[in-house]
Amino acid sequence: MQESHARVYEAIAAIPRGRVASYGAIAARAGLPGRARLVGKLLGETPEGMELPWYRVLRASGHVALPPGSRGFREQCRLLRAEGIEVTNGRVPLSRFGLDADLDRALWGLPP
DNA sequence: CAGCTGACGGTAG
DNA sequence: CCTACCGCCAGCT
Repeated sequence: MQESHARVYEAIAAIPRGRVASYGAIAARAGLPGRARLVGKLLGETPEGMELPWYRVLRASGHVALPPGSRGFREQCRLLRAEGIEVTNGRVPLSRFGLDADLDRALWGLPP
């Protein structure tokens, strides 16, 4: 387990219930700007049982990243809806469920 | 050491 | 909305 990987997991674990964040935002929060792909890779290797809100991580567009129709895709939509997040056609309206600048700052102490 | 490979992101058409 | 490209770079082969 690499230090950078651990920070990615921490960033994901910090996403509040009922909200979502993009791969890029997680990477940035983990001190790895521009490494969104690394975040995706890690989640791909994440064991089923691991306690981590992996399903709260979406593409910057609000779309679920997994292949539409795949098992993981359906599971992610289910988990998101289970905590009140609206998912239509594999997409979540970030305008309402995404972490905005204010919440982002309050949660992670980022500069204004 | 030289490629390959992404649960990505942004732009252009 | 969709496809096509290109930039990205740690981690694997």
